Amino acid sequence: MDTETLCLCALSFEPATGYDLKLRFERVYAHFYATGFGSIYPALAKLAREGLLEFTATPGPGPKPRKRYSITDKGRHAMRERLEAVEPVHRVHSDFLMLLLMADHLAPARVDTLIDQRLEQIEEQLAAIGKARASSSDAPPGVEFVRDLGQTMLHTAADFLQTHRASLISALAAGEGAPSSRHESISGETA
Amino acid sequence: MDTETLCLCALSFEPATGYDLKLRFERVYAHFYATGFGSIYPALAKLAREGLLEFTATPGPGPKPRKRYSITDKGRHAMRERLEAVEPVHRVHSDFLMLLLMADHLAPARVDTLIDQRLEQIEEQLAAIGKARASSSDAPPGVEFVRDLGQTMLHTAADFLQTHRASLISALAAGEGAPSSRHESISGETA
DNA sequence: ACCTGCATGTAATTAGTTACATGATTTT
DNA sequence: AAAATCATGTAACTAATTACATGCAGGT
Repeated sequence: MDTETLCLCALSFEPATGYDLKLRFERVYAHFYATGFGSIYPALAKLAREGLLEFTATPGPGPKPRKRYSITDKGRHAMRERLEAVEPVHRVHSDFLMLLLMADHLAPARVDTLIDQRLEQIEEQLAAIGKARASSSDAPPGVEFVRDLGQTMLHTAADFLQTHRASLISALAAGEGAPSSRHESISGETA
Repeated sequence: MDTETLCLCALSFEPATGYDLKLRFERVYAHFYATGFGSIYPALAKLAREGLLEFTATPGPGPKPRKRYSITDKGRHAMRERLEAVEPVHRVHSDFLMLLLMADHLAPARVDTLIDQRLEQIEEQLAAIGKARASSSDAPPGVEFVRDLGQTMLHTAADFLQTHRASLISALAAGEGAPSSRHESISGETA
């Protein structure tokens, strides 16, 4: 799904500035989508040019005016048309898991840190979902469904990591310097 | 993580052709990574030029020779160096979940199909993990960890979808034509 | 005084995806 | 006889990421 359609979707809930949208993406939708300023601003400008969005400009901080975008009827229609054509791809792109897959080649201490960091991210995303639920208690069924699914998935991941991390680390320690190509630090303290 | 590092990682397990690698990516690693021919072939060629990979060419089908790549010692070293610098980003990029989020604006029948399709994909990925486990029963701890985590996550997702799909569909049906901007087909049979 | 949050946008870089071109062997 | 699998590679296109440029208000 391109950033344009994403912006239409996000704005179909309520009006927002480009900045707001980015926060929403990284806070509320973070567990299944990510997008940055560099994609959002051009998308909003183009959608406004085409009449799918309208905005009210107020003097903002900095030299450029602050623009609050809202979706138009034309925009809502276009959004539905676009959504009809979207294929439901779902892909996970995880350097975290790739690193764990290669855990043999990493220092066990790093593996430990990696898991800690991931657990922190999961906690943040769970907190964001909790906050979102609290602030809009009667959300549309789709939104509630995705929130609940996200919460379940994040919980499961955290559980798994906490339950199995110890056995991973000890298996790694047991295998040190053993068969095939186990981890040997680049600075070579294996001797 | 760029395609080059990814190829080094995959080849650290066993030698393969570019074609093999693509299959491995879309079958074994599909639940957390994806990559196509257009990225793999140039990456392999560059890595071979730099001496991180070596290959044996045999006459293959088609005009170009078949090349079986294996990682060199230099390549293993480079891989570890690169892995040390990799940040453990983990992001889900899901048009599927975005579509469910917007379920209000979709025909309930489509939502149903969407869930069916996703369940099928999950089954395929679970089957791939099962197969991979069967073929290499004594895999390194990292590989087993990631396989188990993947299996757990996929199972949880499938469970959730099966358990909650009915209530989503009925909530959607109940809301038809009701408050705010619920789904109205583009061809407008709402009248 | 300095840092964080709010707020917008452009330009350059980087990387991924898709389409194209070729063709033998095996399965349906 | 057609389709799928095996197998490699290039070129064009599309899109995301990152860096840059600007600057006020409020908190520490």
